Amino acid sequence: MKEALVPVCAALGDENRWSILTRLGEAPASASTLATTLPISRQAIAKHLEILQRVGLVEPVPVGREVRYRVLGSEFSATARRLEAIGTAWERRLLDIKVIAEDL
Amino acid sequence: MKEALVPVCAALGDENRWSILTRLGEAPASASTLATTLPISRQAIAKHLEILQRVGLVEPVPVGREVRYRVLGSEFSATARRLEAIGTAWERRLLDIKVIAEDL
DNA sequence: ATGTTGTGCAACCATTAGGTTGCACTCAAT
DNA sequence: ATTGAGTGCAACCTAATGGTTGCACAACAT
Repeated sequence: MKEALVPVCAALGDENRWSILTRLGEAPASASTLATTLPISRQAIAKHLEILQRVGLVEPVPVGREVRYRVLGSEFSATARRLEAIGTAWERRLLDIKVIAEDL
Repeated sequence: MKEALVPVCAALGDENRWSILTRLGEAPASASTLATTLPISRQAIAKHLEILQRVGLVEPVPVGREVRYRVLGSEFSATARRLEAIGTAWERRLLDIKVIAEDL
């Protein structure tokens, strides 16, 4: 949960990873399964999954000998809240500056 | 406002850009001004500003012959809301699957 | 008129990121 | 016992990214 914000954003900055996340959002799946539909290789997908896992957006769920992954929506919400907080803070600060400037 | 989500996330996936954004969140500033404090060159900063501008996170504010940039908090909020919506949607979907699985 | 400050453009360099192929290993099923 | 599916690891390639320096030009100040 104490995931650094920047790496999470970086992980979300790739189209293929969004394809993977979207698929996982429908239902948990393994790298091999994903590879049957997505236009990139199984190994490429595995790398993406590793990245997504490291930033906490995804979680491995061992099922027998295969490793499925499920998306962690909670981490999305957490990231969203942080962005929201930062955005509104800056917005407010810049408004304050405007007010001060007009007072001069 | 109709900014693509993925490029915005990609833009937010770099530490130096966050340094810039943080500085701009305190007060609008030009590339040259930023360069006096940040550890990278003016040109590097200019490139980052161009990226941030293209995804709508930042806006140029011409002041005389210099070009200051202000951060657009609203775009942060917009991005945050989108992530939130997606995250909760997936969360809910996976819960449904769990319920169905348990029913079997 | 001249120097200085802020920008913009271009070439160039090094590193990383995304992708691929190939091989080895394990576990299930026939 | 052997085949096949699912995984992991490693080497390798290419393109994009982040950074730099150098130069040219406009605008303000001296």
